[in-house]
Amino acid sequence: MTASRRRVELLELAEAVLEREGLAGFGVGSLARAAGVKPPSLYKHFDGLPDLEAALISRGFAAFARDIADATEALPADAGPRDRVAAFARTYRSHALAHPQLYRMMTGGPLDRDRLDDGAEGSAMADLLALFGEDETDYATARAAWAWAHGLVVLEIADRFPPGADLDASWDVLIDTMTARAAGARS
Amino acid sequence: MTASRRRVELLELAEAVLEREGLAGFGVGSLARAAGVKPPSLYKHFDGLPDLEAALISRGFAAFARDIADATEALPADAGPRDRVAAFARTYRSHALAHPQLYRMMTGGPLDRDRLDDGAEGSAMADLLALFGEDETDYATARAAWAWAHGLVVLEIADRFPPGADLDASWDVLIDTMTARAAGARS
DNA sequence: GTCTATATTGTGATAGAC
DNA sequence: GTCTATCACAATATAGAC
Repeated sequence: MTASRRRVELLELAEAVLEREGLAGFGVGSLARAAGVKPPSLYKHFDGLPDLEAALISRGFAAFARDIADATEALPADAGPRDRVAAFARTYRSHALAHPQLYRMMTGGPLDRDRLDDGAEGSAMADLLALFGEDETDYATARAAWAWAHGLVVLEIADRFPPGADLDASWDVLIDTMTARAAGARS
Repeated sequence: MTASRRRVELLELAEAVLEREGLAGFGVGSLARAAGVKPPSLYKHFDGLPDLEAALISRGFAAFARDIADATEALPADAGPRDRVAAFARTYRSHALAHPQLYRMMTGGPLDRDRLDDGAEGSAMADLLALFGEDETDYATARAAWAWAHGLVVLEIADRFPPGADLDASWDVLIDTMTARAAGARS
């Protein structure tokens, strides 16, 4: 499917609809309603719901990677492991919570990697690998760190923590703990 | 709703249906189909879908707590922090992966705590608190550890790790790392 | 405890005219 | 690029008979 101007326009609208209606309420019908158009019209711009979702997920990866890269570049040149881990963790959390329904769409099921833009998944994970080492053996650490951030984020989005839980404090546990695991950890 | 014999029978069937059809495909209709009964009949035994789900979640908490408690009790009396953390982590993972759809139902959205059996949520978390300390200030660590295990489990259930990822190695990172955080950690 | 009948609402998708 | 018309389903739930 070509990335026509109209398609991009609809994708931007779709992001807003997704966050407003929630992942369960999102679909061809809700997007058509928001666009002031009948559902069949959308099939001229998307191959169907899976194509629409893949396009949103690809855009989501790009936006995520941009946010993380910006936060990394904003660090002072002499930033230590703790600052770098903290910057990653805080940016991960705030970006995910700013787009919770898209985040759920991106992480709630298997990736349809054939439909995604090339490099979309990889670019979002690049800074994580830079933090914990690019060696084959360090991947397990990077994936463990990712899963930790994901667990905290997804439980917060689902409102599954006990009422009154101090989530900032739990994120500090992650930051403190993973600092010692960061590549070239010293401070 | 009373816990009649028929209701318990239907709940046992519902667990099997849930795992077979998946969370998205589970509902009054699929349970009725499996029971060889028409959907309206089920409304004599359940107040509706939310009541049915709450009953499944309550049972899920009880089964989870039983598994964790069994693993804890099976430890030798002189078990150190690492053994205790490892036992918790491995039991958490294997129990969740044995009932992946029920696990998603239990953790994917806010708990309807009014509908749950008393103490259901608390009993499942008791051993986690015992591991990291019962002090108010230790709760953040216990919740962080829970979120970490949850993140690893939920990404594995969703088949969201890159193909070929060594998940055992990532769980070892969790165990190694959280051992130092366990209450009275020494080894 | 189960049934029929019904209400209400929803979904994704296609053919073909304009 | 949008439309009407239509298909083929699916869902939760209630009333009232048996």
